[in-house]
Amino acid sequence: MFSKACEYGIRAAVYIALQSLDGRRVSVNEIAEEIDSPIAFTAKILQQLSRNNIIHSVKGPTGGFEIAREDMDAVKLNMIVKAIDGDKIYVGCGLGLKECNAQKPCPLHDKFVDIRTDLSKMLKSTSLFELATGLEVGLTYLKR
Amino acid sequence: MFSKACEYGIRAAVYIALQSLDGRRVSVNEIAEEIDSPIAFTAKILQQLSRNNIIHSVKGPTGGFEIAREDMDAVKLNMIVKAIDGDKIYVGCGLGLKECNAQKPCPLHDKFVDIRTDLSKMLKSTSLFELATGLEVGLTYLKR
DNA sequence: TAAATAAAGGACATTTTTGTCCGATTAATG
DNA sequence: CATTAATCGGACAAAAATGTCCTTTATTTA
Ligand code: FES
Ligand code: FES
Repeated sequence: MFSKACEYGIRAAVYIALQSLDGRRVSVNEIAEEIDSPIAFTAKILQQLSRNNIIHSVKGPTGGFEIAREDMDAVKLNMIVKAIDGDKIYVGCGLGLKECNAQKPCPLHDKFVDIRTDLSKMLKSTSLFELATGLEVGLTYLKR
Repeated sequence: MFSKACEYGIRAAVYIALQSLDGRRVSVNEIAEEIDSPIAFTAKILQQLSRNNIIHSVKGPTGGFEIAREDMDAVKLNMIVKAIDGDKIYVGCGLGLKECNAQKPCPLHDKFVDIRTDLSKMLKSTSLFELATGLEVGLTYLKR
């Protein structure tokens, strides 16, 4: 569904949001540890998110990553997915034709579009804050 | 969503079904031409489908691939997807945890499972025959 | 101002996916 | 029985995704 990079990106963003709720800035090392991801690869992904203004980074001692409280509401999953995986899951054809096109649809088009629309709506309506709170209460997990 | 191999596999299977409705057996070369896919790679995928009894192959002159009329109804997309991509789309966690587990769910679990269930239902209920008929009538396309 | 800390970024390495090539096998036909 | 047409199967090649390492840059603090 999502690339590994995107999965790490979402997990990382949720963890940063959770810690930012406590006013804590976190380092790549801590993030990678807490979401069980490869450190250097995770660093690359965080750079992408930072460049896309999804998370905020601070260099130097006491630096790290954080997300402002308002941004946790404003940042929806679709923004993270788009920043990392691009829009292929939104415009791609389920059977691999150049692009999805209702004028010349593939045999699976109608059924595929239904699913994709649901997915898209879900991603557009799910905020980082929402995901972080489940974690905070101990209902959900970022690693096992 | 699906791998390239799986996309080619579905397109190929639908094309074979369409031609089998006319009693025509088709070669790898014809299939690759008609679905716009790499020939040798497509051959590999057809072997997989053949080994999984999803399509039938005949060697030698006048040979090729075909699907019996009854099988077009019996073969659902989920069988093709499972034969090529395995069951990762059915049991995988949306955020990349080892496996999806409602006991220790990731933050996206509930919402992800909804989508995945819809996708799974759709694949389980869509037959090759159904997809081939849309093509036959000229409503849908396997290449552009 | 020097040392230490943390992200940024580029080059490189590994693994997986996608794709190619070619000889072996099977079967139809003259 | 020889030829030919087709899939089968293994080895290989290329490309993309994933992952690592190391140097540079910015910033804090002693
Ligand atoms: S054309 Fe294939 S999904 Fe729309
Ligand atoms: S645990 Fe992540 S989707 Fe179920």
